[in-house]
Amino acid sequence: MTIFASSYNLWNMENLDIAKVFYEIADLLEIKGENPFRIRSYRNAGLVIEGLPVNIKSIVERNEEELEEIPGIGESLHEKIVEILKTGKSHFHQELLRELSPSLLDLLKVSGVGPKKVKLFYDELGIKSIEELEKAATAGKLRGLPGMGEKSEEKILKGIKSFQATVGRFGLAVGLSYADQIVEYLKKTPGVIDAVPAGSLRRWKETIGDLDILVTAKKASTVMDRFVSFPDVASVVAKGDTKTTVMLKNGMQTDVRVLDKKSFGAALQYFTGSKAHNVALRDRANRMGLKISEYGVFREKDEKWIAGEKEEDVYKAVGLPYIPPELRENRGEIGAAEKGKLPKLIEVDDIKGDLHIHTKASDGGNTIEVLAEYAVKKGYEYIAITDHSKAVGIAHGLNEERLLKQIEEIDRFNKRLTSHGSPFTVLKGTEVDIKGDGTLDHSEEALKKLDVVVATVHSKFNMTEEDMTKRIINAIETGLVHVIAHPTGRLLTGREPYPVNMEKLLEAAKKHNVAMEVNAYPDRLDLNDVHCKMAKDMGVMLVISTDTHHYLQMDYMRFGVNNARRGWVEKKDVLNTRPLNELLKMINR
DNA sequence: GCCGTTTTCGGCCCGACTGTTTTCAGTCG
Repeated sequence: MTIFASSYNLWNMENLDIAKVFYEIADLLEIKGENPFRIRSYRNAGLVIEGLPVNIKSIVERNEEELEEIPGIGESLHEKIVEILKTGKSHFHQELLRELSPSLLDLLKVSGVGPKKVKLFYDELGIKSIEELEKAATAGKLRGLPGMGEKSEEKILKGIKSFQATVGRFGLAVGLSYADQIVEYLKKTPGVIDAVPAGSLRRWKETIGDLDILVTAKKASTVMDRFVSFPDVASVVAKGDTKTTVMLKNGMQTDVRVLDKKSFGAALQYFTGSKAHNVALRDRANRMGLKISEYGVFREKDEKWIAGEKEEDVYKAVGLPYIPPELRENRGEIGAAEKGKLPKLIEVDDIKGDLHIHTKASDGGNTIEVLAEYAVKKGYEYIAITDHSKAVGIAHGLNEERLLKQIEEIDRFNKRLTSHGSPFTVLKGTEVDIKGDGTLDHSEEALKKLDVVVATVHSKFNMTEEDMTKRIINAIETGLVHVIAHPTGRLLTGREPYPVNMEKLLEAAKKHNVAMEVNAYPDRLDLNDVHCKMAKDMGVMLVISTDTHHYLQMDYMRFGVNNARRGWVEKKDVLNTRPLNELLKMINR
């Protein structure tokens, strides 16, 4: 899970730091084979603290006894929280790390490797790191161990490969969090005129490699001096007056560049990228007798500076309208701009409601009332309650009896809203599980009582592409489904998407008037940008939903919207930009 | 380690899948 600051400030660093320590304690205890319930307590406390809508530090400052009013926090965790806030670390955590090894925690990130295997490999072969594990697996040394065979070895090697593919890049939400904090921090430096993040972050790419922050200021050295003393800086890689590079404590490289006001737009354009987009743009400039650099647009024959103060000016100089950062991937945006055919991209404010929300009834954290209240505050007209169905046991999915009860509860709630003169509506829905054969986990009778049926795959991820495609199309063809949620099942921090033929899926969706979800959860962003464009081009309607499990996660909407923007999506392509009446008309075929 | 009482200990959501076994342990949601 993830983070950010200022306007995206759902979490705050103290809560996250503490949650991380508790998660690591849980992992380490698990490797040691401790009492599973004790382990669960730590993990649960981590989740609770991470999702806490208030800064835990402010609770402690007010009255630390209040900590034990938080569900899942008792005497022992109370003390550990206070200790971490006071000293920055937990003694118990440090002890465990000394006893085992911090790098053992990395091993758990390899898919197919859990605490028992970590312990086995450590005890039997002394394996402490992913590199050592890879070596041993390649050399065939794992297969002799109890419970391990050739296939397990292959699986682990595959897991290592996919782990390595994600290493070195960070989730967008983590990047945003740091970027926002650093920007706020730099803006407080005397003489700073402006500070903005550029790079893949500004393009809302789903993962980012490093942070680029551009600053205009009266005096560069003051900015750089302050930057290197940012609390999260681990080491300074290079420090000069125009560019300074540091490594943050979490391993994220961050560059700050100080620029003249005159070239700020050109620099912003240059450092926002993508590289492919910039190459195409400069090529175009060349053909017009111009040259674009981070310092501006110049006439080739006499090197005369003609533009660069604003980003718009750079595009204008090469005869183009402004191209939004999300489109700058050289996927046809320059051609479209030239023809005046750039899409009018969807905005966060276009969203009228959220169609994928969990309550306490399954694995969410809040009641319908709390969720509705927050949705009203966000200016929404409606939300759909979509708890899991019974097949998803771990999430305490609803059987039909409980679903019918929830339907009644929502009816009563809506009546109350109406009697208070509220125009807001809670829609009755479900996130019904698509079983292995493509049948749905609720009966037709029950599903027909609902306003919105969202259907999802949660199990058997390793089917062949053909079977998985057929499975989901079967669900679509029931005629009972309105939305397919997170259609590829990927998790950006670790799970590959399951194989599915997206084109066939979209064809079926189009044929049966089923919408595809753009899941806004920063770890999912599923459909991804390319699939969004595919859906749009094929005339398949989209829904942008947050998959909220805690009411504040409704603010994830901006991640979903920006991800869709990367797929050229416009307001008209998205169902939940419609007012309620229109929405219901469109899905009740 | 937390929680809730039927107050100070016993219970704490579990089912599917995989690869290894030959009846099950480990992993994953």
